Amino acid sequence: MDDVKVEVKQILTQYLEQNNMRKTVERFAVLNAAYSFDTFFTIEELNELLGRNSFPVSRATLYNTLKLFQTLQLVVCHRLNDGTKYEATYTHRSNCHQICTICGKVSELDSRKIADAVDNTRFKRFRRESFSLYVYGICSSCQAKMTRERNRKSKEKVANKKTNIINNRK
Amino acid sequence: MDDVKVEVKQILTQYLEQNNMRKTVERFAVLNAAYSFDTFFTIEELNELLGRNSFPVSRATLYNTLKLFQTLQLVVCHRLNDGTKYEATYTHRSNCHQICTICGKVSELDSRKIADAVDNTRFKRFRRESFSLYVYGICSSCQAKMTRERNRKSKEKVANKKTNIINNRK
DNA sequence: ATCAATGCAAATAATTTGCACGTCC
DNA sequence: GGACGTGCAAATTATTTGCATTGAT
Repeated sequence: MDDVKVEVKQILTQYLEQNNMRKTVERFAVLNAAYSFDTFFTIEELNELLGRNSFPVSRATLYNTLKLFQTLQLVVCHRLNDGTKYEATYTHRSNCHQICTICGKVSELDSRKIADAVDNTRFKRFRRESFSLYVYGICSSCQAKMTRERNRKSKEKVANKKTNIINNRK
Repeated sequence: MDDVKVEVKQILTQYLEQNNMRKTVERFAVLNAAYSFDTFFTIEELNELLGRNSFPVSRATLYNTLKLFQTLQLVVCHRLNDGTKYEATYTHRSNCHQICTICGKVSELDSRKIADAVDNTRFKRFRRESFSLYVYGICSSCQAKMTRERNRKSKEKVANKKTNIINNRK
């Protein structure tokens, strides 16, 4: 289970050594925390997790460290409509997600077909490096909620009509 | 050329009438301004354009109006790493863009193959409604700049070496 | 005349920056 | 011991909100 954590730790260590940067406890704590989520996480959630594990880190360090991880491609940043989310990338190499526009729920998509299509796309004076696909829609549980809500409202309408008939009789 | 502007104006008019909303000068001024850009624009740029055309609008109204246009699908919002950008969508129905990570330059991509791939993708308990693809990389002019910079630096190195040789002789 | 929509300014949220201090090499 | 990285707090930026005023219907 911690295989991935060990690997990314090695990647970070190697990078820091090669660039004469310091192997601080904070950097490894943040990396470990980031790789404890199995989907998108916010700065807030990351901060909270670090605090819970009794390793609080300043906000500035969080931002600095996440920026470092982004250049190392250990983390990506998604600026969604309901806020900025981060994601550990070393495991899931898919850059394709479905996102519910109601509740914000995110799921990873099988990206092979998309990746092929991107490979077959012509770029205009451009050297491509990565891509990100977001499919927006409504997840099944939000759909169910909406249906229930609609039913409730139409029942209310029927009830109101009946009341009106009764009232009119008076 | 103004065909599109006329069409979107009609769409807005119709929507406002059907929903008993007011046809304010501001709303049409913002719509017209938004459709004067032929690519992404920022709130700042939109505000500036409106000001130049002697129709200044408050920031709150700008945000409100753009939100309205988004629900009307007349405008989309892209939250990129270098800030929030908006885009008039009635003309270009492509949701695929290439984005230079150095200068931020954006170009539209031919989206047919991508759209097909999305159509052939399985979604997990999800009703899809739209999608957005961002291909990140480096545009040719930024590549050229980097090459020039690299050349400059290596020439400097050679020059330094020569100087060192001369200095060592002293 | 009414009430939705605007403008303004203040509030909030998100991120960056400058500087003093601590700690990794 | 020295410089890099961190923490803290202030600064900056982006967006939202509340309220008084204006203007479309």
